[in-house]
Amino acid sequence: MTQTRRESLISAAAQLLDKGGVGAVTLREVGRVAGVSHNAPYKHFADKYDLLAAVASRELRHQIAKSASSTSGTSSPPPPKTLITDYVRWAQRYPERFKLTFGRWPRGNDELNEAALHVRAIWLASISRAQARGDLPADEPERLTALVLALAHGAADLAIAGHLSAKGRGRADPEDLVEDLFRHLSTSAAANRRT
Amino acid sequence: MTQTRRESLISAAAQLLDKGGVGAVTLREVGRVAGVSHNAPYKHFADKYDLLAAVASRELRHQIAKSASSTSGTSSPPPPKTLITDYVRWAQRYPERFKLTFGRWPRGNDELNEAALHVRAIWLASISRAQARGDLPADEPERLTALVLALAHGAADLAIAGHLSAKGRGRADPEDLVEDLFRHLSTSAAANRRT
DNA sequence: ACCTGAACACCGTTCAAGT
DNA sequence: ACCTGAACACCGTTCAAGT
Repeated sequence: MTQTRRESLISAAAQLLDKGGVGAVTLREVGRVAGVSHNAPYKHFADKYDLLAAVASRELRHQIAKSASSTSGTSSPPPPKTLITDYVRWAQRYPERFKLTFGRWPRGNDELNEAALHVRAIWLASISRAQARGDLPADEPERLTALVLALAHGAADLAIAGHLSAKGRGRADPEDLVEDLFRHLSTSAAANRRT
Repeated sequence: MTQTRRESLISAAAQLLDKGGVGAVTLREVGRVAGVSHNAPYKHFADKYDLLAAVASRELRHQIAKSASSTSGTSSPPPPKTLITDYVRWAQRYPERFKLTFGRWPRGNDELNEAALHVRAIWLASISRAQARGDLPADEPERLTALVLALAHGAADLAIAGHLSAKGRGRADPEDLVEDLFRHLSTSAAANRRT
C-alpha cells in the first residue's frame, strides 16, 4: 500500500529529526532507515521540505486528535489550561518537532496551514468558553486567544533555548508561567466584573 | 587590522542571512562577499556555527547598546514597554536574525551566552523598577520578567510564522498583545493592592 | 505507478603550501 | 599570523532506465 510507504518515510524523518535535529534529516538517511533508495522519497514528496512539512502537519494533527479524544462524547473543547499544558509539554518533549513546525518554510504548504488553522480554532473555542464562564477577561476572543497562545509558545521556545532556567530563586518553567498568566487574567477578569 | 577582516566576515554573513535565511549563509558565499577565499573564515572562526554565533551575539550587543543609549546620563533602565516594543520590532524587522539568535545551537558559545545574560539583566532591572512603582504585580521579579519576555518572544515568533495575522476582527500584531498583557497586569496589580 | 543507480552542482572541512 | 587552491566526503536534485 502506497500509504504505508509514505508514512514510513515520514516516520523515518521524524526519528532522525528527534535524534539529531533538522540537519540530521537527509534524504539519503531517510531512505536508509525506511529501507529504500536515497531518492525514493521523490515519488511521494516534491522535495525535502515537502517531506518535512508532512512531519510537521502530522504533529499538529496528533495534537488535534488528542484534544478531541480528551473530550470524547462531548462537543465542548478542553479547558484552556489543559490545552496549553499539553502544548508546552509537547514542545519540551519533542523540541525538534516544535522548532520545525514553527520554523521558516521556503513556501506555504496546504496541509500544514490547514492543520495550524484547526489547532487555532480549538484554542479559540476553549478560550471563548472560559470567557463565558467568567474565568477570563471579556477581551475580543480571538485576541485573547492570541495572547494566551503567544505566552505558551514563547515560554516553550525560551525553555528550549535555555533562556528560562535561571537556577534557584525565580526559576520558572513554562508551566509556571502559564500558571502565572492565568492567575493574573483571572484577577483582571474579577476586577473588571466589579466595575 | 585583523578585527576589520573578522567584522567584515560577520557583516557578510548577516547580509546573506537577511537575504536568504540561514540556508543562504555558506562559507563560500561569505568569502565571496567579503572578498576572500572560501576558507579564509577558518582563520577567524572555528567553523560555520562559530561565525553564526558571532552574528547572533552582535545582534544582542546591539540591543544592549540601544538600551544603554536610550537612557544615557541616567543609571536607570528603560521602562518595560520601551524594551519590549524595541524587541518585538527588531524581531519583525530582522526575522532571520531573531530566528538564528534563538535557534538551536550544536554547542554553547561563551560570547552568545554572556550577551543573552546581559539582555536578561536589563529586562529584570526594568521590570523590577516598574514593580516598585506599583505598575506591575508584586510577583517574584525574575519570574515576572520571564513572563513578560515569554510573551514578547512568543508574539514575535508567531507573527513571523504567520500564525498571528488573522484578518479583520481579532487581528493582533505583537505590539497589540504586549499592550493587552500590560493592561491585564496593571489591573491585576491594582486589584491586589486593594486587598 | 513506483523504484534504482549514475551523475551534477554544491557544501563544510582539512591540508599542504605560500606570504 | 593569515590566506589560498586542491582535495574529500557529503548532500539535494535530476534523469535515464527498469518493474
